[in-house]
Formats: sequence, C-alpha cells, structure tokens
Amino acid sequence: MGVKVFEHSFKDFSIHKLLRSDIKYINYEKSFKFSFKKSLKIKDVIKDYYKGFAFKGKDFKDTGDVYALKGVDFNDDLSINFNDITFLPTSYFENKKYNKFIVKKGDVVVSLVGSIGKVIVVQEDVKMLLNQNNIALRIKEELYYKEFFAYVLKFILINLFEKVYKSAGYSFLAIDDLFELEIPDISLEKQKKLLEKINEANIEVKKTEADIKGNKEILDLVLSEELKVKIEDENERKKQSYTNNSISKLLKRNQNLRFSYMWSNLQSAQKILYEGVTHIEKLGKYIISTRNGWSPACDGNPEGKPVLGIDAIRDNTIHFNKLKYTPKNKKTIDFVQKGDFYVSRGNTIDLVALAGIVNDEPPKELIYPDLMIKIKFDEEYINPKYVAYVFNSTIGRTYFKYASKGKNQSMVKISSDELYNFYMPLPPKKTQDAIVAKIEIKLKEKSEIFERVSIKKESIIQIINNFLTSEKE
DNA sequence: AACCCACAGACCAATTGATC
DNA sequence: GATCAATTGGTCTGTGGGTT
Repeated sequence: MGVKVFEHSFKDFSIHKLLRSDIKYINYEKSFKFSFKKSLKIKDVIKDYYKGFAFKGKDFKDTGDVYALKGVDFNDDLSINFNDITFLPTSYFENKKYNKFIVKKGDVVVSLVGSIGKVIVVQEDVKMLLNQNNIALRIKEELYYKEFFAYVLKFILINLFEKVYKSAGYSFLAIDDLFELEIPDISLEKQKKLLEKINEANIEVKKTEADIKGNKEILDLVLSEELKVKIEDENERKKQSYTNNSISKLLKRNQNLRFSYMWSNLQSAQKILYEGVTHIEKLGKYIISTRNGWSPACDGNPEGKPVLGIDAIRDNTIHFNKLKYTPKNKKTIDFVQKGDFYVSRGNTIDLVALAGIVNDEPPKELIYPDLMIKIKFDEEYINPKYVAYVFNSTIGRTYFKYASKGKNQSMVKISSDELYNFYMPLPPKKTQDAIVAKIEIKLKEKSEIFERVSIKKESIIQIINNFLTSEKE
C-alpha cells in the first residue's frame, strides 16, 4: 500500500482565471463588462506590442533630444504633453539594447500603473523611448483605425477602472487582462464615419482650448496693464538664481538665516514688481479684523452643520459643492455669510493664502475651517474683490511664497501678521472698481469658452458610449 | 500662533521572482 | 545572466487635524 503523490507547482494554476478571487473583478466580468454582438479581443487586433524599459532615475535629464515617454506625459485627448517631458541620453537611441523600446509614429500607448485609462496615439516622428509600466500596441490596420481603437479602449478601460481598480488597492493593469478585453468587431467603413464625427468635435475642442487662459494669467494681464506692475520681469527674475547656495545648505536649522534669505528674496522680488508703481500701501492699514475658522471633527451625516474644506477656495470664489458635516456645537460660531472674504492659512508655498469671496448665498449655518482666515476690510477704501484678485495674482503669490512660515515646504502657514504686513498696490477705490470690472469681463469670457469645450468633450464620450451601447448584445 | 505629523492619491523607479 | 511582468517602496502634492 502506498500513498499517491502528485506534485504541482502553485504557479501552474495560480494565474488561472477560475482561481481569481478578487470579487470586484468577478463582478466586473459578470455585470459590467461590455459584451458585443460580434467582438474581437484586444490581442486579436494587435499585430505587435512592446513594453517599456526600466530606465534608471539618474538616466533622465531635463534637456536632450531623445524623449522618455512616461505615463505622466499622457494628455487626455490621446496626445502627448511635451511641455514637462524628460529626456534620455542621445547615445541610448543608438544603443542596440534599447532598440525594442523605440516609440514609433502610430503606436498606441497604454499606461499600466496609476489611474488606469490613460491612452495616447503617437502622432510625432521624433526620437523617443518608452519607459517601464507602459505598453505600446501596434494595431492591425485591416481591423481597426488606431485612433478609433484608442478612443474605444480608453472608454472601456475607464469603465474597468471605475468598477475594479478605483480604491481597490491594486494599481496595475495586468497585460493578460488587457489582452482579454473585448471590443466590437465592426467594419472600417463604420469606424471611419464615427471617427470623422469625433475628429470634428476634436478640432473645435483644440481650437477653442488654445484660447483658454488660466485664471491667474488673466489676473496678471489686467493688473500689469492697469497698475504697471512688472509681472513679466518678476517671472524672468524667478528663473535666475542670485546665490549659488541652495537654501538647504544655508538653513541647517538656522531660522534667522533662513528668514533673512527669504526676506532678501522678497525684497528683490517686490523691488522689481513695484518699480514705478504708485499707491503701494500696507494692507494692514485697511484691515478691520481677521478671524481664524474652526475645524470640528466631521462625519458624513448631512444632518449636522455643513463645514467647508480648504479646497473650497477656487477661482477667486468660495464653492459650496464639496461640504463636510459636523454634529458638534460651540457657543459662538462665526458662520459664513455672503460677501465674506476668506484666505487659506496653510498649503504648499505656491497655494498658500489663496483668496476667495462668497459670491452666492451660502447654505445655512455654514462653518469655515481652521485653515481659513476671514478678513473684514474697511470698504470705504477697499473693494474686497480687488484684494482677492491681487492675492491670487503673481503679486500675491510672490509675496506669500516668501513670507510664509513652516519648516515643511509642503505645508507652510501664514498668520494675520503676514496679512497685515503685505505691501501691495492699493489705488483709490474707484480705480479698484474699474479693475475688478475689467477682470470680471475677462473671466466671464473664459468660463463661457470653457463651458463650450467641456460640452464638446462630453459629446466625444457620448459618441463612443452610444456606439458601444448599440453594439451590445 | 507655530509647528508637526498622518493620510491619501497619483505616479515614478527600484526590486523581485519567474522564466528564457 | 538577461529579460520580462508585476510588485512594492518612495516621492511629491494636497489636506486635515493634533500638539506645544
């Protein structure tokens, strides 16, 4: 009598689909996965693919002629963002070892880590190598137009991401999963028609998008025109450094030295900004009061009192669309009122002291958080909107960048001191009103263009959605 | 008021572990 | 050993909240 022994390596079956135990994925397969009348698997549509290479961190340079393609450079309209892209040494492009990773025009590249659903189609004929955790697909042209393929895949991946990956703890799109995804099998003719519709919308998006200026740009533009503030010169100065010592070398826990370094930076910045500008005054002269907010512990129960988050300060206003709620109470609470002026007390150095005004009627008993300061101005001399625009322009950004305090650059703070001591252009109120009016016209124009673009973008998604729905079983 | 720290999202980049 | 897919730790940013 003996014992029968079977030897199996766990790896033989560990990747078998039936063993897959993450419930979200199984749910996806059962309920959310698109299945079509006639379908193709991704693996059937591609004639070739390659994965990126694990280049070393020290290989990446800020300048050069060989682009390194990373997921962070993927725009959401299938194009590559070449603005902040990094480079690899020229020699790498000639090196046989990296031959396989050369990105060619027409490749469809899919990012495998991070937020799933980032896809681009390479339109450029440039020297470029693919970084790790991305996969490039070459499409069988007799089956699919690559742009159309990219749009469809992107849509399906985003659906997959929503249902499976989001907050699930895993962040990698397995190649097997990718290759098993199904897309409709339809004629090139039909694809062409849909693609034409998409491209039509896209041309308009691109055309109008080019005209969109950032809010800060608009503020800078009007303020430098009206006040003769030298914002251009300050941007130029920022690029040059006038000391060879890095701040980290200088400080070594020497607060005084650090402050004097910051102070001298601020001095030279404001010297340039304000050269020849009249009406530079200390803001403190016109501040009646400042008051910090209160951050009670919150839960999700909307029975309680609503509380603002720090991200409520956006685009020069206070938004109420993302509220928290607290069941707590306190004897005296300073609630938010229409017309209030708030400034954020802490954030990164670029975002600290953003200002916003309550333009709309706020929800009842709305609490503002500890990280916001409410400022009351002497409105005989001050138009609060004007002050908010200056805070959020390069003028304010420059001042608060150097005036803010805190060791950790990712969370600097300001206090009322910094608000009181802000020297800024404060022309007579009538001039302030005129500037505000001018800025508001420009901001309104911008938001109208923005609205048009997002409707167009939405229509592209709709085209794909309608198409996939119509091909469903 | 000033400072400090935990956390979460997003993605990068080094490492691992299996296979070629 | 080289290569590949996938994992894991790290960094950066933004935020909330606690402690001194």
